[in-house]
Amino acid sequence: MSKKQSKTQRQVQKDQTRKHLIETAFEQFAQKGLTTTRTADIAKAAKVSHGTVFAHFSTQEALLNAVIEEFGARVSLRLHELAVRNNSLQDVLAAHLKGLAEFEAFYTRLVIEGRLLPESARNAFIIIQSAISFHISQAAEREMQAGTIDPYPIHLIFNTWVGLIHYYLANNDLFAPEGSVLERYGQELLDHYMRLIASKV
Amino acid sequence: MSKKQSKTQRQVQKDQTRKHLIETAFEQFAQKGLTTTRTADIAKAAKVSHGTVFAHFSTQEALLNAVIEEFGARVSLRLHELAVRNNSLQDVLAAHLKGLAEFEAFYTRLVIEGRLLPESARNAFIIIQSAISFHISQAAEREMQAGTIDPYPIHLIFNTWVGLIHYYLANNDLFAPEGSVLERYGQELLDHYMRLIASKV
DNA sequence: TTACTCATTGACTTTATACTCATTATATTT
DNA sequence: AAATATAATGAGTATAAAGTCAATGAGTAA
Repeated sequence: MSKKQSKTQRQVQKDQTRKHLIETAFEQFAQKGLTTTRTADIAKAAKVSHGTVFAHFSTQEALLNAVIEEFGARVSLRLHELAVRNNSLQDVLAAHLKGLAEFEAFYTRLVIEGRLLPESARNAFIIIQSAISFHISQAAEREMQAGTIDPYPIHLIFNTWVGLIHYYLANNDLFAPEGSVLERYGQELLDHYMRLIASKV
Repeated sequence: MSKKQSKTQRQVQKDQTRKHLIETAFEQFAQKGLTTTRTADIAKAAKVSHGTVFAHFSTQEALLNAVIEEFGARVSLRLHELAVRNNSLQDVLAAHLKGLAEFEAFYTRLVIEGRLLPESARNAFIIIQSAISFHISQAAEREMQAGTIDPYPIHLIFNTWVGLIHYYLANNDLFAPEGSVLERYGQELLDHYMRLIASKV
């Protein structure tokens, strides 16, 4: 019944290869795109045979799902670290930007290609968004209660903000042809948005 | 030297087929997606042979470009009709929504897949955006001068608005699983946005 | 030490789809 | 009316990329 029994060298090796494939795929996806990266590219970059990819993931889609879930776990953890306390909305949004900036390349690919991914992958992305939404909504409600920002429907508060950020990310080739959109425009977008929703009283 | 010489039956026929292909492709793209619609699908829907597609367009990409340009011409014309006069920003944005609504399915595909298209197609899309931007920016500047909306950098005025609209379009499966996002949310988004930028004085 | 298990390999198979081209039928020209 | 040009056809070709599987060899258990 027990699974205890310390891992054999083989199990360790297999787990390692799997992790290595996810990590390599993550980098390749960020670099070349989620739908355009070929399984053979990933195998090559990971320095394993093409067949090994399919020994670990039954299909390309399964690999993509594993990578997105891994990403979701990382980004959620990071956002939680950055935004647990009862911070101001401005602080939470700043944390949002900071958290995304750490994974900007991959996140941008998700924004650009999200709607073209298999449903399972898209669902994983939506769940990540929900986690983000939760933090932002909470902070926004506190401030509306306090009167420091005007009362708006929460979903519009969130969607306007995310729409703005995604628009810049999705057009990163125009806004920041080389380098990071969030580094270049993050602060400006945050200031602008805070000014928009600031209390008019 | 002259090209005058009234068109022969053959030329008429060829022009017709070409137009018919563009029209059919436009519908198919709107329905099935720009990158996922196959040339064979278009041929079938247009009730011509697969070969005919390539008799009129040297490559798939050339057909896509022709369709986007046709779309650009139509939407620009329509926006011009709707927004030429010195209207308020609210009127211009309403015209923007109305113009887009008439082509919502295709426009949404452009938003969703824009970054995955060949450069020439993406450029055509960017040019359309510029035409839109022009109208909106003009109206916004007038109102900022008049003091009816607060002074913001023009590009942020435009990008926040378009980001919001694109966010709803890009997630139309969540916001309006069946039917039109713009019909369902257009007015709400417009009101929300106008309230955000309204003069705080 | 020997028999067995299994992670890895890479050549091969399969599938999808853009694109070609010899042929056909019809319009145009002489 | 005969000769020619060309729009349309659709079976065929080329290519790319996912996925398969028998062979290999190193780790594990007896």
